[in-house]
Amino acid sequence: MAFENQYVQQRIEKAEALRALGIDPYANHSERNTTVEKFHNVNSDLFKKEDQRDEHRHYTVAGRIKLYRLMGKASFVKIEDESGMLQIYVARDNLPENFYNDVFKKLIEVGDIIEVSGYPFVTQHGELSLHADSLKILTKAISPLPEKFHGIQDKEMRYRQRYLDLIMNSEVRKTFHIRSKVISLTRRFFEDKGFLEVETPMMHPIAGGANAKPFVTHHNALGIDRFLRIAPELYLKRLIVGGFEAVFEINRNFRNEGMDATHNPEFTSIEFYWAYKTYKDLITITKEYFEYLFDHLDLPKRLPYGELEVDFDQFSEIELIQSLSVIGGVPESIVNDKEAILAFLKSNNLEAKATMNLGQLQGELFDEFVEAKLINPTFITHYPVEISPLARRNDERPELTDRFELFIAGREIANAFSELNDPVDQLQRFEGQMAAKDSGDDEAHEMDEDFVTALSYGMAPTAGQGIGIDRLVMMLTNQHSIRDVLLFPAMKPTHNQTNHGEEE
RNA sequence: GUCCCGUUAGCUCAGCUGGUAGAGCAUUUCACUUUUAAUGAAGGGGUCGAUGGUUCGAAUCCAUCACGGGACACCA
Repeated sequence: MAFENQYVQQRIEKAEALRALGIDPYANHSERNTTVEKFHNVNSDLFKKEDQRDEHRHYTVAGRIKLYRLMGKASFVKIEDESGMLQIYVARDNLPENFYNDVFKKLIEVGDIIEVSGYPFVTQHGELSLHADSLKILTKAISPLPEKFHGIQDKEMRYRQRYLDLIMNSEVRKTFHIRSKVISLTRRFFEDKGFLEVETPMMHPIAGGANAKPFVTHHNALGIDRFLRIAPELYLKRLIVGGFEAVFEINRNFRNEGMDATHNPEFTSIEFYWAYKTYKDLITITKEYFEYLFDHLDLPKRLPYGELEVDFDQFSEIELIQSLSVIGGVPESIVNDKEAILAFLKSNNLEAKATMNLGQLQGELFDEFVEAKLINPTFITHYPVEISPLARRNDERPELTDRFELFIAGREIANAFSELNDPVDQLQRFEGQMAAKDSGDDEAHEMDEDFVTALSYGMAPTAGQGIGIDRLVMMLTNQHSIRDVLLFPAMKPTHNQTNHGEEE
């Protein structure tokens, strides 16, 4: 790290000049007594008064200088704090002797964080502003901000230096406020329903609960490898065995796979498990959850998503097999006929392996012909058992499972089902996965004998659900890349960053 | 993984079929006491992502690499 850039050098010299004048360019406290938002709210009455100023009111605000307009013996600057932007009028004759010429004009600039005291007034152009009678630098910024009008356009810089993105782009701040609220509301919703928030291990001896490649780390004291968790599912079910009847966990999962607009190596989900309930109860609570989010987020029920509009008042529900013909336009006569589906896929120039079973082929039809058409929130229910290894079979139709996925704007948002709690069946399914692993499927589920042992003591009939928080926030904020809802998305190291990983 | 696009001043971007670097903002100096991306004048600032190659000459053409973006395939 070096500060050899000419602009940085100039600013360092200004910080030194401030010190030479007895001014600390990095003050250790502030006298701020109001925020910009409160200032605007409290003083909005001035617009209605004849004399649009009140010298008897006095406020101290603080923030970063975003704009700076100097006009001889007076200036306008705009400062911004987290709550908003405020214009400050700074006139030479209202400040201490020489301060305006020697300090304000020469040593304070855009990017610096300042504190200003004064009274409120409305300018000739009708902008409520602060008339400064004292001004103090709180923090000298030695790197210049990006260009004031276009801001920061370079996505790479926005992600690598998110703080600059946040400084320059209030829409980005808004997105992350919504994300924070979503997580907070999610927690409160489930707590209010009587769920217990729990924390289960992030470092697993066996990476289970999903089919995905894990990150591996090493525990020196024990001399063993540990896996960053790919899902909390198996631990949360152990807690149901233990007698907790409603648990949830909001936390990160880690998957050692590709990165793109909808995948980050670490992502946030909520998983919740509810004893003595079925997937039908989960559909009900999911609808309530969305109602709750929209009520508390102050968002309209009809939200744009790119070219689309999603109506969160229009939840619907349809069985997967039915959706193939009703929504996907696949001939109803073929949806339960393996050979006919194969022929249909081929006639649509889609790849289909003859080794695929009926359930997999139905899943293929769904992915190709239905998924993208599910714009308003849609529960797709009764997935074939072949593509639902952890879900309970339907009592009447054992080829199907008591499962649903929720789709919004053509994307999967949640996956839920009545849980498999037959320990013998679970053991057999794990053994099936081991066979798949032996024949080359490196994402097949690991055997977890301890989990089977847990089930053997009896897990009450339970329904469980996972919701991808990142994707949910994408929907709610009309963002189309997961990087835009993650404060610090995963990025490759740049050349000048030392990578302590193993050499290729 | 594959394909396409991008990388030029602190930032946002021009730079044509190769002739040796441009603008706006920012910065420096000057003027200006109600501006709204303030305005007017003058100046400084660049290993043109990296490394090779072609050429008398490369920001420009070619190759390789790095990083980023987008699309496709798999996973949430």
